[in-house]
Amino acid sequence: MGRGKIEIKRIENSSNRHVTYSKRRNGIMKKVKEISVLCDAHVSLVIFASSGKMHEYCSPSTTLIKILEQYQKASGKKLWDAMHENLSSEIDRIKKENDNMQIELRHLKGEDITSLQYKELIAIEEALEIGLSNIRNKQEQILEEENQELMNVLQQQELAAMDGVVREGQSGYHQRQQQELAAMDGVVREGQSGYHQRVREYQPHMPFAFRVQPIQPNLQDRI
Amino acid sequence: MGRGKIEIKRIENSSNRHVTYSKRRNGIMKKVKEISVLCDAHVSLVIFASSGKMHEYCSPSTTLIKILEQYQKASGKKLWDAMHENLSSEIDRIKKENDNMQIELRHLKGEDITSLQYKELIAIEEALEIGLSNIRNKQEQILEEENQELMNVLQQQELAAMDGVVREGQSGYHQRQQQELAAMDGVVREGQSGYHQRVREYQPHMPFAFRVQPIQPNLQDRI
DNA sequence: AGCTATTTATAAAT
DNA sequence: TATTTATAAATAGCT
Repeated sequence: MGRGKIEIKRIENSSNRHVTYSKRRNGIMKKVKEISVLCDAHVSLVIFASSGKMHEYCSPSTTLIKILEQYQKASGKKLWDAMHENLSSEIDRIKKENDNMQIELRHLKGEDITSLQYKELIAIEEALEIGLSNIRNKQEQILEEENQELMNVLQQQELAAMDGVVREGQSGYHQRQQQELAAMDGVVREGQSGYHQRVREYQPHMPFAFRVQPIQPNLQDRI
Repeated sequence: MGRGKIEIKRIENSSNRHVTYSKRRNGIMKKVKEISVLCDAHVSLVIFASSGKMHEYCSPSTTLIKILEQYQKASGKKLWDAMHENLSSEIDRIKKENDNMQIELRHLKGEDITSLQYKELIAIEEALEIGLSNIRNKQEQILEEENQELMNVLQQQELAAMDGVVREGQSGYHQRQQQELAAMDGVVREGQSGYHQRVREYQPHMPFAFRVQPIQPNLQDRI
């Protein structure tokens, strides 16, 4: 493409060679940028003139380093050496582990399950049931502990009142309150399953003391 | 240079993009070879299609490694260190992701939950309930499909029998079986809760068709 | 994967 | 060295 056709062999005339180098290098750079944009390609071009002067291009979405990492994976050639190989294989191993966990997580959350077999679904269901059971037991335990603490606090206040530090009227109030709480605790303990749901539903109707206690100011946030 | 001028921006039509990629990649490869020969240039070109497929060119007089060594000298950038850092940081990133998933997985399975707050437990419980619901819906869907298939098969056999292809006795057997299945299916549809538990217990004794109905599967756990 | 009307790149001239 | 121009080459849109 020019005034005349040229043979593809080294241009002996040095001046011509350099001019052609400049022009063609620019042409290639342009083409390489274009293919990056047009086709989502990742390109790395490094080009040295015979003079030693370097020009490079790298797609905006990536870096030479990334290209080289991809290169190694794609070609299987090790540009760096053994130590690097170690790192690469560790990455692969961990990535695989990651992928497997990702899948398991999704399955437990009921996602990406369209292709699962019935057997697999049963297994997941069992895992979920165990998980749910453990979680609910723990919830129950926490609520019980908090309740116990509340009782202790009230008991202490009661003792203090009996020592005459607190007025008679207030002492009576506390006693009533404590009895009420103890009764409710018993009721709750009777239930076996569905406990939490009920607790959460009943809350709005419960006496104030059951939801809040002086020592645990953040209890109401939990429920 | 073509039947029409094109704008240099991503080609949205996937087929066109791939064709253009091939054509232009070939063009660039050719140009790169030519400049190497014409002008004694040392060129390295690595190009990845968006699909991940790689193509490369390296001037015959050199190697990618040599080009990269020259690159380091010319640019002052340390590729080896950068690559190493890159890999290390990627390992760290993935490992962290791994750890988080590990924890989440354990929590969903109800393990390692002693230190969880009540709020967190509630969140996990909800995730598990959603997962369980999704899983059971899928189970149900599968069973229904299997049931439908069975019915179809039986119906076909029945038709074949009516055509006189099958002996009289066998035809009668199939008819009875089909009626039985249809009846049972109706019975089961009446039920409301406790579906899964019952189904799995009964399974060994029941005809296949009895295992399937489209009802609220997770009701018993919620109550 | 080929064809060709056009656009684009560039060799030679300026 | 940069610009212009005639021509070769690349390629976009079609089959």
